[in-house]
Amino acid sequence: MKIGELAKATDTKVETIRYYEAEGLLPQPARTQANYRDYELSHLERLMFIRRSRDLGFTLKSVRELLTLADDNDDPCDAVDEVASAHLMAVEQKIADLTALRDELSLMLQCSGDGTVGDCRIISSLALRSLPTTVER
Amino acid sequence: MKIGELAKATDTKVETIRYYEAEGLLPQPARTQANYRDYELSHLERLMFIRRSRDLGFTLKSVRELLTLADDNDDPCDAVDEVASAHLMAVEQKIADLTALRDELSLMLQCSGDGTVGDCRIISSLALRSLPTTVER
DNA sequence: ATGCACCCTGTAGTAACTATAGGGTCAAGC
DNA sequence: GCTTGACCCTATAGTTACTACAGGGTGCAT
Repeated sequence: MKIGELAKATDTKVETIRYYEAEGLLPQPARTQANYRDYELSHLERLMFIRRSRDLGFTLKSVRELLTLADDNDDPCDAVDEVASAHLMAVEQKIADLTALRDELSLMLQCSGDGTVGDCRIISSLALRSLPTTVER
Repeated sequence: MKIGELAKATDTKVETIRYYEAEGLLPQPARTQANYRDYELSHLERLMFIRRSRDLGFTLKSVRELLTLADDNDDPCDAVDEVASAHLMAVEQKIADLTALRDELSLMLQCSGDGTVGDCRIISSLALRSLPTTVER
């Protein structure tokens, strides 16, 4: 299997695959006479694992950990659980942060009038460290 | 006002301030005889604007736009509104994405048993492109 | 034999900082 | 008068996870 085919099969860019190889996430495949990379099924599986983990927002560092853990088939599952839980918690934190941010932004936008920048509420909101809590006047 | 004081006043690292200057976001201040940066109140205000915008998740590119718009006091506020609305929409999209992701992650974690990696559900979830929708067996 | 799609390596660019190296300045204390 | 420590300076490289060239080789079809 050539790199282009692998790329298509996993919805990954060719450059990204080479990047994963350089980073040691994907083992070096055999080469054809023309020095083309020649992938096996195992590469496909491993790349799918990587892509799925990335889609779920795991960092490459975490993916590396998960791959190492996955390779050691007899280890207890706890370590895997830990990586995944930590990530879940981080995602939940990010959602909370973004939600707070969204509320602030929409509050800021509510106040927006139809005047000029001179008395634009958005600009003045940004200039201050605290937002107007209500629309005055 | 020296750079360290400005940094403290705005809760910004010294290096970041120099970075903003290099990027043209913060105008070059006067220099003392010792070649130290010497800031005015206007710098403090501008930096606060930048930091607040960054805290709200605006990219530096957007901050640049907002600053340009804010400087042109007579322009209509519409352009500002547009930048802010676009950002709000992006934030909302990100929240939606992360929420979907969180659901998938917590589903994955629910299935986690107490076995070894060999039959770890998290690992197998990651290996497949689709998740088990229910805990079988 | 020529065009085109594909493959190769190596390097630089992206966003928004952060960190480090290697050096200068200033005020206080001995 | 000299040293110590906190601060300042510039310039460069590192971070994350790719992406985009540049410059060249390969394989197949017409």
